[in-house]
Amino acid sequence: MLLYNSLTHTREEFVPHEPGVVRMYTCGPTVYHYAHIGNLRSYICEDILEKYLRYLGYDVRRVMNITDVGHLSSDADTGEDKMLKGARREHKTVMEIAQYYTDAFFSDCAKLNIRRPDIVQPATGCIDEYIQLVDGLLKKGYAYIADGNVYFDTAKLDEYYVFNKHERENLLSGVREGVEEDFSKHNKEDFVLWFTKSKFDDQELKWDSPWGVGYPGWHIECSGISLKYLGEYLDIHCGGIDNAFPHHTNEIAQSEAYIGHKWCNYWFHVMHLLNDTGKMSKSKGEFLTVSLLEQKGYDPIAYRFFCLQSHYRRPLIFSYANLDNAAAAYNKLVDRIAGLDPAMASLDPSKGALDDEAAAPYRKAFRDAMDNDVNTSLALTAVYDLLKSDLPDAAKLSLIGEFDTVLSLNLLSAAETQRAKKETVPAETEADAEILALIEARTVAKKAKNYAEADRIRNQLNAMGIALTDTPQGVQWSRV
RNA sequence: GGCGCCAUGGCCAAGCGGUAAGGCAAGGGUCUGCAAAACCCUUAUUCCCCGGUCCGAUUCCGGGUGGCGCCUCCA
Repeated sequence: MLLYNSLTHTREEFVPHEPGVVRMYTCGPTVYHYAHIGNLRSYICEDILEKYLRYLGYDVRRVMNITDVGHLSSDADTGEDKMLKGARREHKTVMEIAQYYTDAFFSDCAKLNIRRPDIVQPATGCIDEYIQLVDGLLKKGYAYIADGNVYFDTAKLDEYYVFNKHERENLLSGVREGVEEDFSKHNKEDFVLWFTKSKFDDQELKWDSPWGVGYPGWHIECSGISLKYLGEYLDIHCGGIDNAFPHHTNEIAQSEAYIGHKWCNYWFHVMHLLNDTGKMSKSKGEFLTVSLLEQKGYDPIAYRFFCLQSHYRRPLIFSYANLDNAAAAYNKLVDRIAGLDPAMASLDPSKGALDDEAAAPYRKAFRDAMDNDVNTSLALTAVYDLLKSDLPDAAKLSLIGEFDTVLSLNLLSAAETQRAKKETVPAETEADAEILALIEARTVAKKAKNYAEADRIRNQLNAMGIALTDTPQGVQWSRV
């Protein structure tokens, strides 16, 4: 398959280091608050990539870190630790906050059908690994100690700016508010590997190290965790595009300096979700969470569908109008699937329901779309084309089920629910007897062309939570 | 200031040199007392602008314009 690689700025044929195995690393969340749906867009796109690789038969080993320490809101010994800030806000300990928001994160992921990575590692669990890394970098001459902190020496690298062609003199310090320059650094682009000196005396989490009591810099955790679980050869590293610089750039610098060779071949960066203020963030505009969408009556999967309609390398503009559009499209799609012959729905696809030869063109369309740099928009079109085809319903259902192992839109189960809703004949109860009597009364009124009365009864039933549908076979009713 | 990404109908969006997919919405129709649902039909001579290459460019090149991102919190 072709994958766009941020390192080369081109689409390349994906070839893992070890045939049949994909080692994949994802920068996980900083668990100081809820994730917003922009954060989750990245994880949805990465989830699709992972599942498609599995669909192709790869043994995917995916690792994600959980940042529960040392993520300062700015560099250079200024700013605050986000975790500590969150803890103070909620009068809890840092570890309580971390646990709470880690759980919340995976709960949101579950609602969006994002598979939990094989290994999820909180950053605080690998301090020894970071120390070993920093120690190795010092011994190899890639790091230095200044004013109590250990820094990575970017001047030792042949190439530091691997993603973009930055020139040192053109980079501005302190572009962002609240960021002050750290004059202990030898070079402007050097970064901290280990802190022992911090302006915050109330730093809660500290560990002993050869350089004094302190805590790790914010880039070292991803290198440490990735190297620990996935070894020296990584195939795909994922993350939001904003992480390319400096986070991923620094990861590459420290990892490759430490292991002494090329580390990761493919860098998969997801573009941002935008709203009317630009990039979605926790501090600007409405703080959109999965729970908020649910409160507003949206199925989280409709949001997943919304993301899949677009391409991961395109900025996506969020608005409620656009989400409504996606939700309507998703519901219509599910209804169409629910309309397929229900007698065939229960057929086991493995028992000859699928004619492989007839299915081949549709399967090819789906794969071609996904092979083309994970073009989910086209993959969705492949589903629509399949639905329009003259394949037997059983084959359609079987293929949709197959595609949905990647798309994860609950296509089959949601359709089944829809179908069940329409077909369930409620058991007779006293309440039902009353309803049936009203329906009968309306039918009588209709026959007498007394439409005012018929509509009055329909409204009455609506108020009771009963929806009526006139069909050529008679009146159907269901609970709303 | 530097670097990078992007620009297609009302909205989302495909398109990777051969003459504009698909979805949503909208309009019309069939059906219906009216609804709802379903089905059928319609909706970009044109792809931000200006040059260039080519028999031919939405697709390649150059230059603009606009949007977004990064330049030590961010997915």
